Amino acid sequence: MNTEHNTLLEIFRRLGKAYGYQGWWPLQTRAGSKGYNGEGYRLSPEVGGELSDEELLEVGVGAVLTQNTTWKNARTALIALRTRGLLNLDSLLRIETGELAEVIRSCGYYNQKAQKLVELARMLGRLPQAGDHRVDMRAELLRLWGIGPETADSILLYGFGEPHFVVDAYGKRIFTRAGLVVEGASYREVQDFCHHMLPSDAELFGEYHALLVRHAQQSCRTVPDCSGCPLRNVCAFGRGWEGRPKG
DNA sequence: CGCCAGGTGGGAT
DNA sequence: ATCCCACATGGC
Repeated sequence: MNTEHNTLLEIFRRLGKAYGYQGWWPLQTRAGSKGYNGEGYRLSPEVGGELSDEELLEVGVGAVLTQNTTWKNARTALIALRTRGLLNLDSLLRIETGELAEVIRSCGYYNQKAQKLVELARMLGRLPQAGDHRVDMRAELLRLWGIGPETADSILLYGFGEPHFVVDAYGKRIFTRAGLVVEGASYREVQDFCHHMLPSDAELFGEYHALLVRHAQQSCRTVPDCSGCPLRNVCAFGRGWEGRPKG
């Protein structure tokens, strides 16, 4: 990593100061959790080591359900699955895909996502142990139909606790406006940049991604509201969009 | 009515 | 490689 004072760390500090601890990934099952998006949850090792197989599955299912959808809609579908006792490998592998689709209807793309959940469940079921690190888990995830780089990295980061920076539309938008990343940069380009500029720390990456989402929803929206933006002094957009660097 | 939301795969260029 | 599109509900 670049140990010099860097803007990426400065952005993390400012977002953290402005919004506070976000506490992803929210797990309904975690003791002390107030539920999805509650304040009580923290990733390991704070709350006790690796996630259980059940928790890992829940992270994976959540990551799929929230694809290009609000967490609110994904959460409704996740709760519907839990209520019906479907948040386990056996159930996901037994249920008819069409029936599964109906259960997760609220998160959109339900036909595709039902198939994606089955694919994920099959893969997890094939593993000797969920947390087996002998295999290249990222490659295994990317091999599945319906799991792309962001979903794979979300599962690796929030499920397995591995330091993979999760890049999404929000992160791209914020970093592009800040002038750190060129317009139209690929997933890999943005991720490589983050991996080079930040210490490789799963806790940091997890909280950073959550803060980016929060900031993008609150201030750095499609049409940005820069009033009171905590990044004003480090953002090219905030200093005047015309002055931003270009690729 | 329109646009957006914590993407991805498939097909065409 | 890169662009374009379908996939779909819920909120504003």
